[in-house]
Amino acid sequence: MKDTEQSIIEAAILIFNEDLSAPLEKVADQAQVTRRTLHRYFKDRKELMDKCQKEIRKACAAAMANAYNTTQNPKERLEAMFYAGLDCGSKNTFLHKLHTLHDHKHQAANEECSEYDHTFELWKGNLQLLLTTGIINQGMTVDWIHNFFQSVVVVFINSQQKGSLARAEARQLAWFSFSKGIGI
Amino acid sequence: MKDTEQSIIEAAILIFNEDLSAPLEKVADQAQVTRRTLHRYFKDRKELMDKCQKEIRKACAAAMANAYNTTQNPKERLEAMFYAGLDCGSKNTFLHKLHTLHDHKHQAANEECSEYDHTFELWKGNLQLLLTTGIINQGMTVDWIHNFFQSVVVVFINSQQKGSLARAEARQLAWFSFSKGIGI
DNA sequence: GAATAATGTCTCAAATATGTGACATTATTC
DNA sequence: GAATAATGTCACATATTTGAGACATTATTC
Repeated sequence: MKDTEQSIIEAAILIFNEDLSAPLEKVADQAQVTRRTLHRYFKDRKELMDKCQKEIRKACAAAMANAYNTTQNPKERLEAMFYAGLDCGSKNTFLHKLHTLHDHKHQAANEECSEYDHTFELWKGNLQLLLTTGIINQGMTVDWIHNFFQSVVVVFINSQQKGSLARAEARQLAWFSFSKGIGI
Repeated sequence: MKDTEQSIIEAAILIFNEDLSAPLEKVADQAQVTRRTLHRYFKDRKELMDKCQKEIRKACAAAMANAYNTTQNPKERLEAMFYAGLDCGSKNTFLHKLHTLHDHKHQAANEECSEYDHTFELWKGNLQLLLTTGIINQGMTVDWIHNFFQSVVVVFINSQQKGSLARAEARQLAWFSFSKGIGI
């Protein structure tokens, strides 16, 4: 039995990632349910949005933690976590987008923001380690690398949507562009 | 005397780039005019959107052509055009976004699409040359590089919006990430 | 297969977004 | 500073989006 609530959330992440103010009907269509059903699961737009964020954090944090634990070596960790991030796809990029919006003021005080920071804590921590030990090019900053990472995920997603590149090939290309792009 | 029409277009590009279905009031606010004034210049949402696309094509195509003509050397051209693209900022990324939307079917027959292709004709042509002569890593494709380019522009824009990185520094970082990322 | 749960259909009221007319106010030009 | 152009304010009609009730239809469970 498929979980309707979950499939609506997945649909919403996909739609909102492209069009933040998209009408809920688009989300319902994407999830192949009626708008009425959507409203049975989510009181209103805000609640749906919140659930999306929670889902993303859960999925990304779990994938990252899992990748983190596959090895002790910081360089290998980087690669494992990179691929984990790729596999999270638009789940990954959506939250990031919300937190880089023009009018968004990022502040650790805000609970949303601190949870966002926490989601990528392990990832950023490992980056910091690679930076201070000089394995990653010195001119880089953690912020730049993190944004760059998110961008490469977008490139990957686009290539998959267009279907012009096989998944495995695209993953390799993505890792190449990312790792070389940060000076490894 | 400032050109109201132009400043509304600039505002719209900024807003729509972040939120495609944003209410026109947001655009008006960003342009520091009332919604009423916006409607005096643009019949409706569609007309505004069309003008945005026209403006982008004009600006990007001009910047690209200009950079193209600074040198004959393909590698130097790549760098010049890259920086030109950076300087076009969100003008650059907005059109690209429209043409990579989930439901967008890209087709040369469509006038919009062919004009889009044309905007980056010189850029893509030069890329192709670098690929066939083996200067750029063989595994790459023109599409991947173009998407990657657009992504790096986004990273650059984000860094500038946050103000955490000086413009000149960010430009250097961007070129490093891009050039290394495509295997130069 | 009866009972229960989930979803769809149709309807409607409220909220929000859109586009325009009428006129006041402010800039600009000569 | 009078004439003109541009913009703002307010009001309004229309269109779209949103959220929920009532009930029919379809799945699921026991």
